[in-house]
Amino acid sequence: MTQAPAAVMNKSLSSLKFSRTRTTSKPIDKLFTHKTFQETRPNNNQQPTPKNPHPRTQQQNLISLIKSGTQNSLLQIHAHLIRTSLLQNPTFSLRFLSCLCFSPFRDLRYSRHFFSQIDKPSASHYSTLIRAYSSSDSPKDAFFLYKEMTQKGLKPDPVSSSFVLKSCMKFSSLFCGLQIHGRILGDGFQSDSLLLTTLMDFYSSFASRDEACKVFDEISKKDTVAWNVLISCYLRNGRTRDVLMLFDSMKNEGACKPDDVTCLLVVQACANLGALDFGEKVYGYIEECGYGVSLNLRNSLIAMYSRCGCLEKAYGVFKGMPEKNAISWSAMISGLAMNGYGRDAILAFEEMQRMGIAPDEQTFTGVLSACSHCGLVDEGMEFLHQMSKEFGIEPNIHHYGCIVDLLGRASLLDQAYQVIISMGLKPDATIWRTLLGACRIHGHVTLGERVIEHLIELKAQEAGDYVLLLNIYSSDGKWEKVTELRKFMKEKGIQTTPGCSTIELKGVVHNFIVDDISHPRKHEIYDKLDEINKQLKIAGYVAEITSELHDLGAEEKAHALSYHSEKLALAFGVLATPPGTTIRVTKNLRICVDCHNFAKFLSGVYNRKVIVRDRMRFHHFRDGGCSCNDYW
DNA sequence: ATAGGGTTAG
Repeated sequence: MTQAPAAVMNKSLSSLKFSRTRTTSKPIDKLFTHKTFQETRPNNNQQPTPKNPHPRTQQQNLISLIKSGTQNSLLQIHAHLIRTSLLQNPTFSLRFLSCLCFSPFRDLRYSRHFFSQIDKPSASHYSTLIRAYSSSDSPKDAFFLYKEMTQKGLKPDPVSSSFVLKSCMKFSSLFCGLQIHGRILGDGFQSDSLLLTTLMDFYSSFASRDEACKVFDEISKKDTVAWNVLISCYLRNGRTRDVLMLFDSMKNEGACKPDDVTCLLVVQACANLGALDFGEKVYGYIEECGYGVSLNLRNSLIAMYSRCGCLEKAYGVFKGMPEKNAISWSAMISGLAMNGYGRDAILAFEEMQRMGIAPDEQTFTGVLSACSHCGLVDEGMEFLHQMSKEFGIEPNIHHYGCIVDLLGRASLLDQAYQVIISMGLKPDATIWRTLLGACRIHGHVTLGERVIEHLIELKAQEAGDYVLLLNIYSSDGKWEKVTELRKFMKEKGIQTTPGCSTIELKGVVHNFIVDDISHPRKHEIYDKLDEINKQLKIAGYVAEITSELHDLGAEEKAHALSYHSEKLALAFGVLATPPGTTIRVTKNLRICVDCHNFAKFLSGVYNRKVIVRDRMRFHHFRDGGCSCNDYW
């Protein structure tokens, strides 16, 4: 937007003279007869002027003038409308209003000012202004206008209702949206499928999945977009598995053919689940339908493969793209980072710059996480400075989170604490938790306790945080503290999440918890695990007993560790898959050091690629080694 | 007399 007309309008409107316009001094009434009028025309004497334009022609000319209106000519027209009382003509005022609201130089304050001069604004006037406000930075005003018009007894059209709903999502007021839902029913729009689709999206953005589903059921003609909104609702609200089911039912029941957006959502669901097989199936469908040209879709495929630990395939998609944007590069960089290829991630970042693609916030999140996963402290700090100095991107909480992780892993705990204190942003629970994780790694009791205090202050302490503190105490041998904390947790009823490992075989997901005896092949699995343990010990594996949180003797500790869910899943993998195939295990929490070592030895002794995806990232094991700096 | 609507990537 250039010069805001509002600035002009703040002066008394009546003081506005046509002569204010620099470029023309012709009387406005004459100018209106020129269809091709442009205020910048230096001299329009050559233009033939009709002698006595018919009033009707004059009005038509005025309309086309408004249509092609520029900032200055609109000011003139406004003054003209006031003088001739045309402003109270519903047609003209509406034309003029929508021109003010949607022209490239729109100014909402000016529009509002103009609106206030209309004696009896119609529903259309309101709709126009509502629409303008809904995409502005004061969406709340859209809602107020909506209320105002309904109070005046004007009936909003379905389109404005839909815009107001969007506004409510913007300023996140469930309450306001509910009122609109009521109005929609009262206005008899309950069968407008586009409006209902917006309503679904509204409920979905407030995590009201049930309500969204109810609205979906009420849509008589459900088209693909309605399905997509439903799927996006399930995805947003964490019902990821159901997304896959919905995709299948769309495809099989044939009611609605999944389009590129559907595929995009489902690919994201697969990425969240780590459901590689399903993801590949969707990829096949994408190719079959020719959606593969979509940039969005390919970008999400890169992320999906990365998050399933298939870096080669992620790279394959990336390489095959004729056009790559910042998102493609960021996805690839993050993919490399989360799979332990930090150096390559940085190389990719450099290559991206050579290609002239400007990095953005999320690119730097990927780059910094690459540094933290590979322990590149100096590089990471350098990138942090570079991003604001050279790229003008101010670090956000995620960037600082990576830095805290980076310093914390490198045992620079006090420095990490200082970063949080002095970063100039309000620390969130996640960043404290990151530091707590670092305290756990380095057994830093006093700082760990301080961090818990911060979390409690934020009222954000979770069971996992206390478990980390338990870890910190036990690794330091502070058993009386461990007992005390356990008692405290019991009193407060703090439930810890049980560790769970899953392995997917032929599309079936097998779950394991510690000491699990629920699997139908439990005997074979335990036998196999004992055999593996023997073999690994020969190769030099020693149980890392600091991973055990109970005050036990060394031998008992080793025993307590030996049936962790990861190990059961790995043993089942060795048992149930042909030699040489890759074993993929997903763990809901962080893998412990001992299981990490176990997987590493297993990859060498049994000649298997092992990929463990835990809450933090991927651990790739191969030939008795790990692609990343070992545990961290 | 008249503009105008819903889903989507790192």
